[in-house]
Amino acid sequence: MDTGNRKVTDVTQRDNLSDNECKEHLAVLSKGLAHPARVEIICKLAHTDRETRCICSDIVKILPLAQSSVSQHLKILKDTGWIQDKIEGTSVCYCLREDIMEHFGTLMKRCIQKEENR
Amino acid sequence: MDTGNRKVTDVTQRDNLSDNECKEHLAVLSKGLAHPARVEIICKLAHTDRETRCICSDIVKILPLAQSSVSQHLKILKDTGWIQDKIEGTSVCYCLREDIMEHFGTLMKRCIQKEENR
DNA sequence: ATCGTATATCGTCGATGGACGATGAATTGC
DNA sequence: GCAATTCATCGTCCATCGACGATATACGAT
Repeated sequence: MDTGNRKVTDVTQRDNLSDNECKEHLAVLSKGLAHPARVEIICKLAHTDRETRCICSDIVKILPLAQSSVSQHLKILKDTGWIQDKIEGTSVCYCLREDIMEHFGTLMKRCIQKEENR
Repeated sequence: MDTGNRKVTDVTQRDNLSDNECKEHLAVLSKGLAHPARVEIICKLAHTDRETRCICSDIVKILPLAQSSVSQHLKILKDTGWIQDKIEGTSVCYCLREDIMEHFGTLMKRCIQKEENR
């Protein structure tokens, strides 16, 4: 049982994961969502299309947290594979990783979906 | 932002949640899944139909953890709304809460589903 | 009553999470 | 060059997690 803090950015959305990799990865993605502030951030990004820039300071505005705290949450979301960033001048533009929602759903299904016929 | 450790057992699967309640609840459920051992437990329970008893010691067997540690993980899963238990003689029988998977999916959709038309 | 089995809880310990303010680093504009 | 802006990182502090062994509790069997 790997309890460590592995970064899975390099694994996210890769196909052909073993059952154990799926479970580990699902745990990591869940950890990313395991704080209301991070849910809020993901929600915000999900409702921002890619043409509309969503920069860090926009996110700071909608959360009752210090800028450094928000930056930490963004780092966790990046490390757990939820988001990616792009530097634009003096700002950093965040967005959801492509297909991450579908990927999460797939992992849920593969790991946990009920199988009535057992 | 409520950072506390609220138990949501009483809220799980209730309808008519506000947006904020949804986000909080999604965070709590995600926290429940945020450990490989707990994903493993949920997986096991998902693959056990309700007629087949799944008692605590069955779960202890499939995890490389001490009995007390497993018991703690089960408590977390219960507190976060994933599972319920039933005492049967000297054993405790665990199973997924009814429709919890669908509930989780619904929360994900309500909180996070991409809306391309914004 | 006593014993054995199954499970939860307690106490401890080290690691991690999450908050903040302060500081550092990169870029823009003057 | 210098100031302002934007963001990340550092250091600190306290709370929580996650592991374990030890112990408590509840029950069934003898």
